[in-house]
Amino acid sequence: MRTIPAQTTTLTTTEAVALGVLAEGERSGYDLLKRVEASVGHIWSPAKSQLYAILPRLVDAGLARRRTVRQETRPDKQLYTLTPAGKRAVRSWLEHTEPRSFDELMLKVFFAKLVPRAALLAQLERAREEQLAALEEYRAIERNISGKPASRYGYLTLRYGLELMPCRVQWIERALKELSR
Amino acid sequence: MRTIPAQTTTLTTTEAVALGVLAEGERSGYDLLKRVEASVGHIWSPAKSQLYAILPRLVDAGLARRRTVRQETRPDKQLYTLTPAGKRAVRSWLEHTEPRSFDELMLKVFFAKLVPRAALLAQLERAREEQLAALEEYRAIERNISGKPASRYGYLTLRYGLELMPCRVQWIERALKELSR
DNA sequence: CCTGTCATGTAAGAAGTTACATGATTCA
DNA sequence: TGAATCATGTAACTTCTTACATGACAGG
Repeated sequence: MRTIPAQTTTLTTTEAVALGVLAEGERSGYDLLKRVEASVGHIWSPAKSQLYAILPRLVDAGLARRRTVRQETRPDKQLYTLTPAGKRAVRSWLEHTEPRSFDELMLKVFFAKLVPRAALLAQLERAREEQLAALEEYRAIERNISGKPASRYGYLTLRYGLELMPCRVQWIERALKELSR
Repeated sequence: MRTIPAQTTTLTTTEAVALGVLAEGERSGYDLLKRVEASVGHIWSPAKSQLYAILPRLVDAGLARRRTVRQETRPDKQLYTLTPAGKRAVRSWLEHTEPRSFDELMLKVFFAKLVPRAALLAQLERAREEQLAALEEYRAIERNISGKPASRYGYLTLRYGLELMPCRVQWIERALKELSR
């Protein structure tokens, strides 16, 4: 069983998302999941059982507080709120960990109102560089195989990369422009 | 420890990729990993330890055969080849399991030479429908929030979806056209 | 009457990551 | 002298998925 370190605050993506949603206000595990599915669900959606496993852990780590609401016809509700330490932890995740995928960057954008705008801009700029670097890499591969009787299917997947990277860069640049205003 | 069922053949993505690469010819775990990283590495790359864990499992399931090559200055080489059952297993994965993400679809494209072209076309067409459905969903969300003082950052992530889906659809349609010729 | 919503979780196991361990050879 | 390549793996741990378990109430 994982114990979240109190000071070091290395959050997993799922923990960060849970805290990010809790930053909006008090929620039960049930509501939290609904909310996640309706917002960042296409990017990140943990299994129900995992959310229920994570929430008590957040409490143990001092990142969230729990309050029980008695109910008669249903199981008691466990309502969770963010503590100041919890807020610091999400912020630190948003600002200081580099996203491991583009989807994770999207999560950071989604929860960006929790951090100074400059922090988001920095994340976006770094991501932009990464996409451009990948594009360069793909172009180098393309140059390498052009002429040779390369695999047709391999080329198709490569082409997706060659189209996806500019699409991402464009999106990032527009976001940067709008956010800088 | 997982045991791969012999007949049911439910492969994980990592197993499928390993078998897909082995279909190109005999390889050691070491070479396999290099090959994966140099080809589908941006889409899928298992940890070294995981590959080494999977390979004996494939042998146990009768999907691969192992041959040991003695070496003096280095650890002995374990060379793996695909068995007919292994080939059937990858094919079945390519044809009959629905991809859980777009990246997984890309893997199926990459290894598509192992199956009849019609199988790939079917996968691509299904994926096209899915991207269009997601696009419709995103547009509905957009209509819903337009006018309202929605979250700025939420809108940014939504917009990425609104741009990504057409990019994917375009790629799919071009691939379909080229492969139908 | 049956499906869906509300509301919580447990149990079992698979899948995956990170770090550790070894050790010769080659090339800059 | 130090890093990279070749070549295998184990150990410890975390994460995640799937299935199970319960049970009232509302709406078509």
